[in-house]
Parts: sequence; structure tokens; C-alpha cells
Amino acid sequence: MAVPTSAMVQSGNNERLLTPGEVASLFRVDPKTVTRWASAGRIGSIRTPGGHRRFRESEVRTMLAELTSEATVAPTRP
Amino acid sequence: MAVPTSAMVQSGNNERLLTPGEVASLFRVDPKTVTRWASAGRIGSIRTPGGHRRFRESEVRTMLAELTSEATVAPTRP
DNA sequence: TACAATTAGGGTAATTAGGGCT
DNA sequence: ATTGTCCTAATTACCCTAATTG
Repeated sequence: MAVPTSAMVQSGNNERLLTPGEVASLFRVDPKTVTRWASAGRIGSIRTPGGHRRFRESEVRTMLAELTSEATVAPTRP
Repeated sequence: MAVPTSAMVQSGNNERLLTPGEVASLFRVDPKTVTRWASAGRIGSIRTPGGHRRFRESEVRTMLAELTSEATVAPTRP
């Protein structure tokens, strides 16, 4: 492999990124809530040169998986 | 070393160039947005004789790294 | 030369950021 | 305390045609 192909650009170091709206849809919350999570450091974010946020899909998926495992147990209500 | 290989051509000035579409997929934006960044001087660009833009991969990756992880580690809550 | 895919332009919608407020 | 909504300004996305690329 002498010269890297353009397809390798994708696999270089980056993962798939999600927009605030996409993350919001996955969590069923308002996009602004996702913004607050990012500001609070609850979720990692990448900023475009224009200041818009992008989120790592792998991290989002992990958080979603953890959510389901936590919310499965309904608290007993006296 | 008589004849330069293709790989050496790449490392001659050693800058791999990316197309607008490749940069766009790295940032998860529209290719036209990358064009606007170039027009605004937010990202360096080179022009082909035909007027198409090319971007330095090292610069793009640096931008991605710097704009990454604006979030510090989530504070441990007691 | 011809071809499919991408890009450069310009214009017009749709998201997003940020603050404040309920 | 967290989330949702209203507002404005800025950024980004999608529409088109013509030109460049490989």
C-alpha cells in the first residue's frame, strides 16, 4: 500500500459524528438539552469552525446502552 | 536511489491533500460548508488549475484535534 | 471524445448557539 | 435541578446549473 486511498480518510482516526438534532432524537429530548449536556461535560463534543457541535456516535450509543440497563428496573413504590 | 517512487512524491513536500468532500465527511458537514470556511479564511486551501479547492490533511486533522473534547471529564458526583 | 462523480457559484430553507424566562 | 420554550443572530443544509475532475 503505497498511497492511502480516500476511503482511509474516514478510518484514519475519526469516527462517525452526529449532529445535535440527531442525538436529541435518539434520546427523545430537545436539541438544547444535548447542548447543555455538552456544556456540562456530560458528553464529549467536537466543534466545527463555525461553532456548531458534533458528537461521536460510539459515545452516544454507549450512553444509550447504559440508559436502558439502568432504567429497566422500576423502583418499588410503597 | 535513482528513481523516486510515488510514495516519495507524496512526501516530497509531504502534504497529503484532501478534497472538499473528504473534509466535509470528517467534520460531518456539507461540502459547501467547507468551501465557506475556505472563503472566510478559517481553513487554508489550495486551488487546482481548474479552480477546485484542496485542503492539507495535517491542518484538517489538527483542527479536529483542537476542536475535540471541549468537555472535561465529568465531575464525580458524591 | 465521452462518461460519471464532484465541485463552484448563487439563492433559499432549516439547524444551531446563546441568553433569558417560566 | 433539569428540561422545555421563546427570541435573535449566526451557521449550516439543500435547491439549481455550469464547469472541472479522473
